[in-house]
Amino acid sequence: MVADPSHRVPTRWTRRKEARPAELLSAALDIFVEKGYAATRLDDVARRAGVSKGTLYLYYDSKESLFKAVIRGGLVPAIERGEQVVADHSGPMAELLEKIVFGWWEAVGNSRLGGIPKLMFAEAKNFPDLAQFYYSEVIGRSYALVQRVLEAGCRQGEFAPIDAVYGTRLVLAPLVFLLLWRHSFSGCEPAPLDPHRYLRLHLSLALRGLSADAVPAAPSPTVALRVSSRARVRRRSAHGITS
Amino acid sequence: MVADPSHRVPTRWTRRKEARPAELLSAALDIFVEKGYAATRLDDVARRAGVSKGTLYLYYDSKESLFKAVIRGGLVPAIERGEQVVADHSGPMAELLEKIVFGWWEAVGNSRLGGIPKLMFAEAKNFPDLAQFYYSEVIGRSYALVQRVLEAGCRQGEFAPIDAVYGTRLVLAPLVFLLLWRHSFSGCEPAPLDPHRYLRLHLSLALRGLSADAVPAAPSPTVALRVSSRARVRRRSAHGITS
DNA sequence: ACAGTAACTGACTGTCTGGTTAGTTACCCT
DNA sequence: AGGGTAACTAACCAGACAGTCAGTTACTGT
Repeated sequence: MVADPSHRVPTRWTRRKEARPAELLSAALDIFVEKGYAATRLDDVARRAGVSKGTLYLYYDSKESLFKAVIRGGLVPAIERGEQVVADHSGPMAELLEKIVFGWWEAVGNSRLGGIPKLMFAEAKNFPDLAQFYYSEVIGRSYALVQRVLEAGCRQGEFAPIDAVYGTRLVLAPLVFLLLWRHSFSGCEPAPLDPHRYLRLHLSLALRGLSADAVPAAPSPTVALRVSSRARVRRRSAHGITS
Repeated sequence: MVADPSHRVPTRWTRRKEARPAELLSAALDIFVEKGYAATRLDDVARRAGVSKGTLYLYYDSKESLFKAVIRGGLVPAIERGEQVVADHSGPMAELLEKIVFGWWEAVGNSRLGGIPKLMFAEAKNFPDLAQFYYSEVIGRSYALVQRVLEAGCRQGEFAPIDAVYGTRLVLAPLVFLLLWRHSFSGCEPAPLDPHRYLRLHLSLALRGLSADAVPAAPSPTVALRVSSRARVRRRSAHGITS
């Protein structure tokens, strides 16, 4: 009920050697994100892709190789685009940092891929091979990317001297947290977290913390907000996902 | 081989109605933290406690009720102690914040309990009842606790005016992240993360971001470090952690 | 000393799922 | 048009695990 053999109705199934891998990856991403790695049943993945489990095994050796293919086809390219952004940038590092954060949000955080990090944190200890793979393919590269930005900022006097390794983790921790939150407890809280507001406040606090020179007292959002009401943000903002 | 029936060797087992619940909880905490909720086998919990699975069911109705008992007996009391610390405090809010962070680290982060949050993030979506329970018993109370501190700081002019709800999340995100990291990828990275160093940097950056008045340029570690090994950590005034 | 009882055991059930494979069927090629 | 083959299916293992319960055994009270 997903596959579309383009008007080839009367037959029981259709040969589609080319299209299957991508369809399987897409289905796998959905189910992995929804259920987690261990709890994902390959039967469900196959069914969502409109094939039988046997077919899945025609294209991927095992659950693990299927999962790795999902990472390679989804997160890794996103990181490569991020690396390109850093390479192409000229101007203040604070600006680059904003570009990275919001770009990440559009490409990863707010997409289906955003569920992967939670999954990895959840299962890393039970599947050390996957953890190692993910660490070298995704985490390591992401950290290196941001770390270079911080170091450049320090070097050219824009940021105060700081431990770049730990600083990188502290800059990224709230991003990771946002992802984890949205894929775990977001349904439990009465007023949903507004990601843009959260990210803006994080950037303004962090840049104030990092900056070399003293800055105006109040943490100033980078963009003018229409709402200043402090606690209990009531504004429901019925926008679900896309901004 | 764990239970110690105190010199009652010759017999196959001993009645110990009083001691069992606590022993089971302790064993359950170990296994839950090690494997996660879904992957925990009650047989393993029972074996670690030195009893059979049937005995476990004598004391706890189900896997879920066992887990809830672990939370109630471990995290909830820790939060209550935190609430006491806040109630008893007098002095600057920055100081109270430090007290909370490092106290949390000793009581939760660096103890066996530190594995629970990762587990909850991991399984929240698959076990909505547990998530709701955890949200109201643990997360909600923790947030409220820190939020009150931020609000007090703002009210008395120590902190710049800020959205306390989002600020609370941003202050706590790196703590949660630290916990998740240590229970997931910590084994993957070559140089292990030093928690104290990490927490100190977080506090100094965050307090600089929050403070009402401009502060000296470099983020200053609260305590003198013996090593500045990494990139040029600028360190100035070494004022003590607690007053 | 011994009967009553409550703590405890361990084998059993039903269900679930990763992975396998024998068999079926759509498509291609001549 | 019909044989060959590769894509696909479906039924099938084997192992695992939450929860149950009939039976066993340590302790207690008299």
